[in-house]
Amino acid sequence: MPTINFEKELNAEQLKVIHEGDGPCLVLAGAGSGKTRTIVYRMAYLLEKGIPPEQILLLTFTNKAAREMLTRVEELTGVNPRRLCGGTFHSAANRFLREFAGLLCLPSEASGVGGGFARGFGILDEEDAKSLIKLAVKEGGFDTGAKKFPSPAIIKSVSSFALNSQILLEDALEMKQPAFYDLAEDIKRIIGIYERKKRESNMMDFDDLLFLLVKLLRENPVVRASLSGRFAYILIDEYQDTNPLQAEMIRLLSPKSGNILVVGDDAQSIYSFRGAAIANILNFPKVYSGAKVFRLEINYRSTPEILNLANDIISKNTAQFPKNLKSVKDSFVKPFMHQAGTGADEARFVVDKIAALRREGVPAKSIAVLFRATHHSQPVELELGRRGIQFEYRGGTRFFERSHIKDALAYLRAFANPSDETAWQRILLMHGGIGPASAQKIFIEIRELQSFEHIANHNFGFALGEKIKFGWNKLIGTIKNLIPHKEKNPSELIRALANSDYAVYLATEYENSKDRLEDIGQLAAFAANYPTLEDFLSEIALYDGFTGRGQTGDAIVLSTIHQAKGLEWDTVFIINLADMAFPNQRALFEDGGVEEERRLFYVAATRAEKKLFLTFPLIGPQGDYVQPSMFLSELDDDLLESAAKKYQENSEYIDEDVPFSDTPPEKRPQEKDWRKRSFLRSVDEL
DNA sequence: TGTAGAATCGTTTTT
DNA sequence: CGATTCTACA
Repeated sequence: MPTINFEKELNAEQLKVIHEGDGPCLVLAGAGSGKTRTIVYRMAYLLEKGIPPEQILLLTFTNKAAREMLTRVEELTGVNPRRLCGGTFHSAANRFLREFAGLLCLPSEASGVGGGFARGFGILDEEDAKSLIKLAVKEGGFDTGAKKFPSPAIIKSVSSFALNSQILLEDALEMKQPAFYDLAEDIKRIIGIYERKKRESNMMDFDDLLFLLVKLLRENPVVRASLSGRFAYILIDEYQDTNPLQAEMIRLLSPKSGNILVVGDDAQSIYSFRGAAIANILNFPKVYSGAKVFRLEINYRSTPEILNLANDIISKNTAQFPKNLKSVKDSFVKPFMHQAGTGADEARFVVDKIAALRREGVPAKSIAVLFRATHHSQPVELELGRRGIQFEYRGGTRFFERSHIKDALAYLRAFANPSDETAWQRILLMHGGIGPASAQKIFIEIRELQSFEHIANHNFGFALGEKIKFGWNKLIGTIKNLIPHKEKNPSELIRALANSDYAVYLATEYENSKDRLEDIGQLAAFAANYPTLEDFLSEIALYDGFTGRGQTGDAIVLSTIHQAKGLEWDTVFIINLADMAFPNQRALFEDGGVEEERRLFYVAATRAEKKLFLTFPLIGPQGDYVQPSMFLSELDDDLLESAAKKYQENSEYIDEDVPFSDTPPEKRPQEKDWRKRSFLRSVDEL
């Protein structure tokens, strides 16, 4: 094992955490203060001291972050990262439940399905969960048409919020959806049906992973002793974004030794919509008595100019730990603010600057464009595409959530578990002639059969109409093609599907079917790493790192601010800093909403190392005039540079950018036009 | 009654 | 684009 020179690699603040990090510890780490580095070196330190890797648990916000950290630990110590336990709360819970889910004691209901979950349970993603709730609403026979009735999406998000925040559904409704407060009883009944359906299908959703583990830890002392005895040290990253349910999970898992070290920055808490509670980090010293508090306040990332602006942004918030971030970098330039005409003008400014930076030799991958909501990137995407500049988009539909990938996975899921209702629903509906009503009838019969050979030869207890029969026979044809491959590697099953009627279906359904088929090829290649269907399916439900095509490694990054958390770039553009867009209009109605939006702005600004651009349009997408973001007007003007200021200071200065478009707002191309253009562009690309 | 196809709508952030 | 709603047809 190589010896590490901790004194040389770390500063005094960080070193203190490394040496004194036993027992409960709270590390308040400002943006860019080497938080990841500290965790990595702390783990290396523990391993050097002789702690077996199996006894260290690392919990992070994304699986990608965990992998990166474990890789760095490996580079430092030579310890195989597979021996360390690391991942998100959800993936850790998943791992533990694979061992113990059978011991759950769940109430047995009318259906007679009681007890626990079988070990090979599947995982529903958000969309699956919503469609299952949709079926539950139907089954419950609610009067959804007469008056306003909550959509499956609303039912899911409210109940999820209640569970993650550990509050009553009624309270969650009052906070999030007061219009449906009166329907609390109906919603509870729907959730009840949904719970039953999940158990009948042996499926868990994301929330179940956390909640059922917590339930098991609370109720079963043997399981709790086994799991909490397993780890001598627990380290948690991004603690400011944990929610009460996760906090409870940690409390129940925490080892007797009390060695639990959490790292976070209350100024970067941006997930309250998911139940994240700053109270977790604020109350840590109370929950874990004798907790030591450390502070990391030296910022290694940004220039003083950027940091001054960031500090000014966050100083407008009241609910926070006082902090004093110091920059150690040399002075450079002030952040630049740019006012544009339309979104297209704004995009042109951004792309002009990007092109100039590229000419100066700045690598593409050290430039990022950040925005509040996914669709805000449209104009910049268009402009980059027009100029032939490569970019990598973060935050669109995830690979595993693309509809054709989900189609393929539905077949795999049905093979892995013939009573998987959402999977069958999906498979049945993509066959012409079969609609929601017949799909349900068919599913009720075939769910009992449990074997694909039986399903393929099944005679229905009711008459199939001509059209339905046609669709069903097609489906049977596909399944028969797949049966010979089902015992093999999941990759083969996917390839077989790509060579079946499904390819014909894709071709008739989508213009870009070739590309979608290629995606399925990618999926097959990816699946080759997994020996069994079950391994493969459970892993990908929680996997976040795989985006399929378009990973060039050297491209401009377009990303939502949420997805940019923890990352850094030489140059950062924060676009669309306009009223109603950022801060997001809807966030303003929530308690503490403005402060959370401001933290989001803070996170965005602190991603930049050397150059930071803040841009906004004056003309909205409908051709209406929009105000700049309140976050811009509240800033100390001295901290910013702008074209207008440069002009004032130096009359020689010529602004090469056109701040206003010369087309009057009324004559602007209508929204529909640019939608079409964006569609054409994406077809061109393929 | 159930389905297909057309028209219309909208979009915060995510494990 | 995707999700949802409306409309015409079997």
